[in-house]
Amino acid sequence: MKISTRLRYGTRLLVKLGRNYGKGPLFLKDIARKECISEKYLSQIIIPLKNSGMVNSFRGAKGGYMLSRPPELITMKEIYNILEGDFNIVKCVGDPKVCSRIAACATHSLWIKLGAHIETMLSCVSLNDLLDQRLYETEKAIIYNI
Amino acid sequence: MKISTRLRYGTRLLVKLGRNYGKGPLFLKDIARKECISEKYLSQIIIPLKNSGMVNSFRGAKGGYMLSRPPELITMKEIYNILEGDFNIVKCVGDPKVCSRIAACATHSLWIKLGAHIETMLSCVSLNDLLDQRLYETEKAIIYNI
DNA sequence: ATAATTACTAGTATTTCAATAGTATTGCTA
DNA sequence: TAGCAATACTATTGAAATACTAGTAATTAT
Repeated sequence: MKISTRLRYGTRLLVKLGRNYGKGPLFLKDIARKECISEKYLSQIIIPLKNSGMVNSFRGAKGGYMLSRPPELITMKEIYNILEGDFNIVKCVGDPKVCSRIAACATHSLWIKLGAHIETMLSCVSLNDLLDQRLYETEKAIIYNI
Repeated sequence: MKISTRLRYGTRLLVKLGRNYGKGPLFLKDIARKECISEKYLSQIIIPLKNSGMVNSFRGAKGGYMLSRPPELITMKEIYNILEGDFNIVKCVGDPKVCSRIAACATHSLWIKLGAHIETMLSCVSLNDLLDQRLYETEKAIIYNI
């Protein structure tokens, strides 16, 4: 289980926008240069972020991108949903047709639970938690039933 | 984030062995047929399980495979470690050399924590929990600090 | 001996991911 | 209004990982 560069790059991009929140839009070119990420690649990654409404864009000269709302109102779960999709870590969870053995499958519910687990964890982390880099020091407690 | 067929098939294989624990070895051929998985592919997957000591093998006619210890002493974390590797969901966690920006990276600690999270969850699930398919009904509570 | 099983090595096919390339569109500014 | 600088869109390529197949060797009960 690895997370994609798409999500990693996208998150770093949003951190940049988050740190500039309230100060106007940033050029993708500048973000790409500072983060050492291909601008072309970033320009693909930001499209779904824009389409979801999380990011506003301005075209033309003096254009750029900015968050549409404060970073404390953006969760990692949302970002994950936009860039990685749902939390079905196996295909048969989202689409029962791919497997005819689900009812008899002893492992099926485990994968459902693990996906839900990841989802819960990420929904407790906001973009703001990343900005101030105090994630290590926070003491949010989460209780799960597995 | 998806889990590999390797882990999925391997887990189903171990469930079969777990249900037969104490009753002698099973042939891979039979498991493959009942689970509708390529025997050749399964024979590759079982090698690391055997090498780790989790599974005992018997060669020749009337050979087969069996668990080396009761299924309640085998955790999903262990199985994951054998079939998927460690819980570094990004490369830079396991190998800091791949990225020179770790100190400045706002997202790095998030990925570390998410990996640790998955690890904790899976270490609370035993193979036995899968066998009796009562996973949904269990009420184990886990407390995390994120 | 023979048949049935695991053990090992190599190779291929498919899919996914990451990145590149090029063009079109938009809008500020001089 | 010309020109430049930015985003928007579409297509394609390259590389790597994953999933699977093939064939042969070694082992052991009967």
